[in-house]
Amino acid sequence: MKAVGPTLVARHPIAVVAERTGLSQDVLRVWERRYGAVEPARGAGGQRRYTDADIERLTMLHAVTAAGRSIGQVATLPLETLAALAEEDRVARERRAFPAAASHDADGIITNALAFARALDVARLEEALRRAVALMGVSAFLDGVAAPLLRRAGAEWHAGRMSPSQEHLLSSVLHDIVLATMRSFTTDDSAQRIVVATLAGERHVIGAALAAAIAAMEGWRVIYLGADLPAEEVASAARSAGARAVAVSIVYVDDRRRVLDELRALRSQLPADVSIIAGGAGAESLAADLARMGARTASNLAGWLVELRAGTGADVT
Amino acid sequence: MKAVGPTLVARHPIAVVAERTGLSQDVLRVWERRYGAVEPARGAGGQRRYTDADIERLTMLHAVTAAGRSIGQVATLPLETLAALAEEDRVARERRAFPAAASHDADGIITNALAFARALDVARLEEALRRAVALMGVSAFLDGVAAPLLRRAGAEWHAGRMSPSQEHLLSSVLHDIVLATMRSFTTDDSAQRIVVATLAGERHVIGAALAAAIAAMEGWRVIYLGADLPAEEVASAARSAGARAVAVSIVYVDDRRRVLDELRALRSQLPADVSIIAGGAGAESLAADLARMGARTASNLAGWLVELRAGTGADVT
DNA sequence: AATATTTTGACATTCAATAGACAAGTGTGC
DNA sequence: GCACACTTGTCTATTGAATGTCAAAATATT
Repeated sequence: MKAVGPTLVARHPIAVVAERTGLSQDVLRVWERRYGAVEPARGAGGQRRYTDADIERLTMLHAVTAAGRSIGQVATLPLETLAALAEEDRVARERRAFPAAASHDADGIITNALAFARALDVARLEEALRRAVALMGVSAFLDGVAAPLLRRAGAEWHAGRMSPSQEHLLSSVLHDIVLATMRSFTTDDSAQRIVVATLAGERHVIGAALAAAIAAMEGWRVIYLGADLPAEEVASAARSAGARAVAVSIVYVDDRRRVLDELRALRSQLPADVSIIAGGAGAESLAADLARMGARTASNLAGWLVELRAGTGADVT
Repeated sequence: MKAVGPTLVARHPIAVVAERTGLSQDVLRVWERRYGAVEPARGAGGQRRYTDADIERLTMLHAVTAAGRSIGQVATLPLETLAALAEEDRVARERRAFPAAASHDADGIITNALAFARALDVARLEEALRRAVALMGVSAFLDGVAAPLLRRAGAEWHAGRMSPSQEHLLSSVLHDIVLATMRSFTTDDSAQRIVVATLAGERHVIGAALAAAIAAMEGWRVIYLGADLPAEEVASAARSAGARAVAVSIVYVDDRRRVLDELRALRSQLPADVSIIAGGAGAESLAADLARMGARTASNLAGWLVELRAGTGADVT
């Protein structure tokens, strides 16, 4: 197996640190001299000896300064703050990169999809949705079409303007498309793994599929198990896959205690370093209990994204 | 069990070790004398006799010193620590070669694609680009990645920082992906048709592929013929397909007259209500002549989009 | 005899540290 | 709007340490 991990006493010379951080040796020295960004130990002849923590810190500093912040402002900030800033800048950059999401007509697509579903026209429904994915890109589709479409369909069904069969058809087609999209993201074996499923008693699978697609898009290797699985099954899959996290979607909570028992069973059968992330409408109502047992919750797709990125710590490779 | 195997008592003279490790004999001796890196046994006359373990150790030392660590610091570390360091440095170097490995913004994707192309790593190049298409959507990809990427590659090649083979690899992979994307847009038979090709003498096909993909995205039914076709061929294809328009990409104009002759031939063999749209760098330089013969020009992808929409008259479906 | 290897010391080169200078950029006060 | 100071990355010169290479003489191996 792996060694003990980052040897705490590992002492890296400046050349290695420059290579790893992408900062020039001059910058490393001047950041230390002028701003006290790090304080490496010294070797016998006075050479700097950096620790792994120093490297991590410097990498963060590189990230936030590259994003436009001045080194003088951030040099002495604690590591967590730096990580938060880096994340903030990253999403800002991403937002700037895709301002086009609005240019496509998400509302029109949703309206059309509902109409096709009402007509039980599978072929056209499927084609319209596939086309939308290709046109808009996955993230915009999931965010701007899939999620609202499901909400709309639910509302329509609730109001009696849509039959169960029409609503099921829509979910099932959407599910297939989302999963197919997810599978099209091939990731190499070194990627971190995540298991996505719903626990016993929960048959609404579509939320899990959306979550799986987003995780795949974020570079995770997703093991998608589908719906209605006992906690033991999920835990065993996670263990044998070497997963870093398990995501469960909770939509409908009929019996609060039963659901919580399932979750507790899952927690107890997973290694401590595997995190549990719960999402879906039902998860919100259980948020307090979930937090108490050390599970994280995501109340929507954006929150899910945040949890995904946060959960990996700094050691994403 | 086994008889000889890798003789545990293997005794290699210094010349062999120098050959196998890539270290000079002087270095072998001085590492031993000054840093105690290894302590080979001695033969009757005092010559060093290295074991296989010594060789392995020296190879590791060679690796980590090459990565920037000083021999004095690592010489006496245990073998497993050395292996861990070597591995760390290796992944760090890998990382550095492809800085934006999981990046979601267009710039990062472009940088990465260029790096993959330089490394002639087809698999990763293809995966990165496919992922980008799925992530961003077709139009954002064509506009924000494909076109700038081609420009960058051309510039790099021009500056001698990229070999023809690397540039060709990139074009060819990009071409495949763009075409596959185009084909994934199914259109019904009632859609208007457009023929896309390059004329005889023009072998740069990638511009035509981009144009074809955009047309498909716009709802056209595209008949994509590829590169280097005589005007008669293109015209006959357009006639038999009932195309409303013919798009030709012109990149390189070696003989101005020949190119214009081809275009004139195409014009004369097409029905009057079929428009010709020319795009690409070469088309710009011929813009005046093209206008004179009634062909329209598009100087970039945005312009091409405008022409596509304008050209159909009012009956766009 | 020809070729290898060892030991030792000297030497050259590379690497890293320090301090300071400098240019380009960035804001800031008037 | 403009001069001014400040910020920041880079560059230089110098020093000392670390490291690789070389030469010479002696000994061993083939």
